[in-house]
Amino acid sequence: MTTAGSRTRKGEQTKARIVEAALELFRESGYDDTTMRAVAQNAGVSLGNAYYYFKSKEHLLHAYYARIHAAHAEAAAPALENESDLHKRLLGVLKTKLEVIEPFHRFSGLLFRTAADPKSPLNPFHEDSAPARQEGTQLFARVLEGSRVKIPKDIAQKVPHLLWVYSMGIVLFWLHDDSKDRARTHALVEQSSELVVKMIKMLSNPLLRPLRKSALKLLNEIDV
Amino acid sequence: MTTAGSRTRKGEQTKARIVEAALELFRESGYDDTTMRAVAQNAGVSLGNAYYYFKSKEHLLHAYYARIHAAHAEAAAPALENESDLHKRLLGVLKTKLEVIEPFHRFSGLLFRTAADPKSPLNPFHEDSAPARQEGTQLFARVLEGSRVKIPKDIAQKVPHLLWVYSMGIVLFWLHDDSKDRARTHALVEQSSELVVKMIKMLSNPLLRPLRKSALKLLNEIDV
DNA sequence: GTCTATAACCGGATAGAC
DNA sequence: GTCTATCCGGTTATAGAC
Repeated sequence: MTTAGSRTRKGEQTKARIVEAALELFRESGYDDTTMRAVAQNAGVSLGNAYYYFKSKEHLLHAYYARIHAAHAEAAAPALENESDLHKRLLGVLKTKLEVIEPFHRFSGLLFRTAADPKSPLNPFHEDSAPARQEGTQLFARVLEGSRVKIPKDIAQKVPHLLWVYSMGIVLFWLHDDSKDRARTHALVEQSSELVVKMIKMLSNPLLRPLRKSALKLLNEIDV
Repeated sequence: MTTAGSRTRKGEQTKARIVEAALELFRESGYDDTTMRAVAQNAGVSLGNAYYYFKSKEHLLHAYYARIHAAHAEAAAPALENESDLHKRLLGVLKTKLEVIEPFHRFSGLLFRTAADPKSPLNPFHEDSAPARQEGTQLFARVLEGSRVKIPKDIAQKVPHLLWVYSMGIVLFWLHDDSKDRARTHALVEQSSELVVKMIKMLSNPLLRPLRKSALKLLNEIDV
């Protein structure tokens, strides 16, 4: 037990060293220009050893993802405390997201290029990304819970995940945004969040019931 | 002149041979499993020679892309003749799209990898794709025109482009869809198109005016 | 069973001779 | 325009150490 424990601990340390080395190199030179050999050397391990801990180079990017998410979760927390207005809550979360990811924009081409590849483990819809997806969804569940907006029962369960997908759309837009100070994305966030909140509040309106039912049927059929 | 002409002709022939070889191999084994060496051999040229004509493996895909585009424009036309129901028109266009792209599903990894890269000319939102984007938008403008649905003036101009973006979303979903016979995407198309048509028809409803105005403001601010 | 290293493979891409 | 030879880096096979 002690042996197994220390061994495991040692393994974790090695793994951590590799991640650190990778992140540093990514930050310095971007993804493409960072070789696995350099990562291994920087971490003081052999190339094969790096592959023992990480199935592929892309898997190292998950560490990156995880950091961004952790940083975001932390940065977003204040925006969720002592605030019950749904729009402000949502806006707070989205704005902090933009703040957190901004430093990575210059590498976005390299970093996120594969993110849309269905086979890439970086893809947020990929199986390997399930934890990240779930955490993101939970964050938006919190956004909703803290507000006092009522959502029809039939669709309530779907909304957090839909909000997460919406936020992924924002990020996609951001990737393409080269406007000064990312002005277009900020406009998108402000305007679209308002729109989204309006829609959520309308969800209970009887007039929209057929629309809601259609949407629900859609979501169920495509298994989202 | 004759010499230069024949030289050019020879070059074009070689280039064409390489493209044909590539497309055949892509069709057989998919993009990833097709090596440049195999393409070169299949075309009866050396590896280096293949690279003389195509800067990279990805560049070979442009040929493919062009084919898909032309095929859809042609295939969609019949669906728009003698039909005035908006839902049926929209559904027809989307279904033919799925039919046309189906054989290429195995390429999806690469297609989207490049298509999502903000810097890739294959990206549908990229500057270089303006013609394709415009054609797509026009196609959906025709879808609307041929129906007798009335759309509020303020937003009428935006709707065709929004429908095109919507269709890009469908394609994105399709890329990730590994269900049998692409059942999930077909469900998505059928359900979402119904939903979209419902929304379009509701656009004139006074209740939704504030929502419409918000949406309009959003579209103007992000310059879509 | 956990960990680490070395050597090799493979395929995209390039250099330079002809 | 075409080739051969080579580079380069992601990935894998495998042997052995703890």
